[in-house]
Amino acid sequence: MRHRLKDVAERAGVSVKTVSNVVNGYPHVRPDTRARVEAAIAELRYRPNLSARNLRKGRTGVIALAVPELDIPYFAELARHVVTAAADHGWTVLIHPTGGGPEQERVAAAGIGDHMIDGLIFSPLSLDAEDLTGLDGMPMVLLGERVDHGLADHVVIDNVTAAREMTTHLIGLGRRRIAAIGSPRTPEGAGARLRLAGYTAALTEAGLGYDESLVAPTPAWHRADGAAAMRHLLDSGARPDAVFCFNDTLALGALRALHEAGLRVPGDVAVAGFDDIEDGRFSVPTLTTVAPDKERIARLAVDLLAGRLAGDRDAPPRELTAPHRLTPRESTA
Amino acid sequence: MRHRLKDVAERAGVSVKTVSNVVNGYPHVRPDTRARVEAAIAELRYRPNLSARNLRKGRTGVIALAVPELDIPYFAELARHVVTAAADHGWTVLIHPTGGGPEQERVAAAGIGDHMIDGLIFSPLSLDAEDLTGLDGMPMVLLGERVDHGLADHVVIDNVTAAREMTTHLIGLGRRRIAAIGSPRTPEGAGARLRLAGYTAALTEAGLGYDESLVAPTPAWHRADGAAAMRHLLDSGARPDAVFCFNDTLALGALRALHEAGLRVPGDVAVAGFDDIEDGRFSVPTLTTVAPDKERIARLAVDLLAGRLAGDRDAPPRELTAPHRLTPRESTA
DNA sequence: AACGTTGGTTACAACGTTGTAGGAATGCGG
DNA sequence: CCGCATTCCTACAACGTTGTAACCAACGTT
Repeated sequence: MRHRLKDVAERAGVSVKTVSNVVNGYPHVRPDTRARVEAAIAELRYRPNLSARNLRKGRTGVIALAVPELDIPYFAELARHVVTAAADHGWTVLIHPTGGGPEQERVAAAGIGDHMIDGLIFSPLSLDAEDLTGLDGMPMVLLGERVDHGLADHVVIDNVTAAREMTTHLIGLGRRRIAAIGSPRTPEGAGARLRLAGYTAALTEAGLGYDESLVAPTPAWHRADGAAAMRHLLDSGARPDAVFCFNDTLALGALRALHEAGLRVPGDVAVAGFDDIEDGRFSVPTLTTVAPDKERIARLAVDLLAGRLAGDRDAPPRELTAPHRLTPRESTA
Repeated sequence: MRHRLKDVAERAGVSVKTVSNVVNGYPHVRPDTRARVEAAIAELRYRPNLSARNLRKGRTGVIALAVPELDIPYFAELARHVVTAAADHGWTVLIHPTGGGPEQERVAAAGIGDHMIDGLIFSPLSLDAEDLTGLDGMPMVLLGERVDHGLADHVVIDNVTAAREMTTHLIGLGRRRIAAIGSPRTPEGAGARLRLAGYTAALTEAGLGYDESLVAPTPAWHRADGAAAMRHLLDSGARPDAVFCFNDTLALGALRALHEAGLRVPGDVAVAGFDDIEDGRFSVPTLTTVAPDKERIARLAVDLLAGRLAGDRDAPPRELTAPHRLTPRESTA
C-alpha cells in the first residue's frame, strides 16, 4: 500500500538513486527526467521512509524536549516556543513530560537517547547534570536553572537578580513582612535555591533581615501547594504583608487561599509570582510577576543544539542568559 | 562511540543474532550464554538502534498526539493522560501542537505520517475527517467531537447532553437570561456546534426560547476571547444573568471581564465553563464546569489505536463515548 | 542403532534509503 | 575528429536490525 523509491523508479523508468536524487534536490538531473520522476512521485503519493533515511544518515531530524509537566502552563508555553524555533531548523520536537521525579527524569534522559533523537533539550527539576548519564555524547541543552557548571550547554535566566528585583519592588511598595513560598525543601530545585538567594539578598540590602517563619517550602509548585503554603503562613501567625511566590501557579494558589481567608489583595497582602503565565493576566486580581523571555529561551536552546549538531561536539559548554522583565500588575498595585 | 550488536557479539563471543535474541527476550538461549551477552551489553552500554529496528519491523513504537495548542490547559492535561496510557503499551508519544489552523492541521496530519509514527490520535479543531488524507491507512483516532461519521475511530463525550445539563442547571438556579460564549463563528468547531445545540435544547425545553443577542461567537477559545465576548455582551445591553462558556478558559476570561465591569459572580451573573481544567478549581470564584473524564478519553483512544495496530485494520470505525460529570462550584452557587 | 524432536546457535537476506565510484552520453576546444 | 571535462545516470554497498532457514548436539523413542 505504501510505496518505496523502487516503485517510483520503475514507474518513471529510472534508477532508484535518481529518484533519491530528485527527492533530495540533487542539482544534476535533466529537467525532463526530473519531471517524469516528480510525476511518478505524485501519482504514487510517495513518501520517504524516515526510519530508513535515518538509519542511513545517522540523523533522525527529531529533537526531544523533556519537561517536568505540561500541566504547568510555563512548560506548555515554553514547549510551544521550542516547537516553533525547532521548525525553523526543520526539526520535529518530541515533547516528553517526565513527571519531574528523579527516577523518572533519569529514565527519560536515558531511555530517550535510543537513536530516536538527535539532541535533547532538558528542563530538569530533580536532577543534577551529573545524573544525566547514558546520553553517550548526544548533544543536550539544559534549561531554566544553573544546575551545574561546565557539564553541558545551559540556557538560564538570572534567577538571583530577578528574585532580588521582585523583592526590592515589594519593599519599595512599603511592604516589610515579605514571605516567600516555594523554597526548596530538599536539594531539589536549583531554581528555588537561586530565587531564595535573591530574596534574602534583597532583604539584607534593605536591612530587613531574614525571618525563617516567613519562608514556606512546598513539595511541588502547583496551585494546591501555593494555597496550602499560604494557609500555613496565615495560621502560623507570621502575618505577612506580601508574598513572593517562586512561580505563578503557586501565586495563584496563594491568591485563592487569601481570598478564602477573607484577606484582600493587594490591600492586606501583596502577591507576586514568577514566570508570567497567561493565567496571571486574567486572574482576579491580575498577577505581578517576573516575565522571562520564553521565546528567547527556546530559540537560544534550539540554536545551541543546532551548533552542536552542526559540528563542534567538543567545544566547551556554553551558558547563555535570556532576559527577564519585572511586570507589575494588580496584585501588588 | 556508540556500539552495535556486532560489537556486543564480538565481545561475548557469539553471533549477532544471539545477541539480538537476548535483547528481545527470545527464550531458547542457554543461561550462561545469556549471562555472557548481558555482561557484554552492560559493559559496552549497548542500546539498540531504533531506526534500524523500525526499518526492519515496520513499526516505530511511537504514536503521535496532535492537539491544537498545549497552552490550552485542557489539552495539556489530556496529553499527560495519553502519555500515561501509551506507556502501558510501551509506546512513546510524539506530542504535536498544530496551532489549530486548517492548513496547519492538514500539514500535521500529512507530514506526520512519514513512517515515523505507528498511529495518530488527533484532536482537530478546524478540520473535518475528510481533510485527513495522506495517512495511507495509518490508524487514527479522532478525539473530542463527533466530527464525522464512519471515517475513523472516535472518542467523544456527549457534548449535546452535557451542554443541555449545564444549561438546565443554570435554569434550575433561577437564571432566565442565559448567555452562551464560544459559539462557532464558521463551520469550524464541531464541539461548539454540539454544545450550542444542547444549550438551545435546554432553553426550548424550559420554554425560554433562543435569544440571538445572548449568543456570542468567538474567534478562538482563549481567555482573551472570553473576556472580549463578555465585554461585548455587557456593552450590548443584553443583560444576561448567567453565562455558559463553551470551555473553561473562555469562562475564566469572562470572570475577569465581569470583575472589571464591577459585577459580582454569581450574585449578578452566574458563570459556567466546560472541561474542568485545574485553574477553575482555584479561580476566584471557583468555576462551575462540565468535567469530561479525560483519563478515560485518553485510555479509550490509546486502546482503540492498540486494537488497530494489533490487527483489525479493516474493522468498521468505532465510536466510544467517555463519561462526563456536571461539577457545580462557586461561580453558580 | 537409526530415528525424529527439541534446544541452542548461526549465516544470510532483507527492510528502504543514500554515499561512492564509476560508466555513458554530451559538449567543447584544439 | 580527438581528448578531456562536464552532465547525467546507474550499480553496488552499507547503515543496524530481525525473520528465516538451516545446522549441530543432545536427547528419548522405537
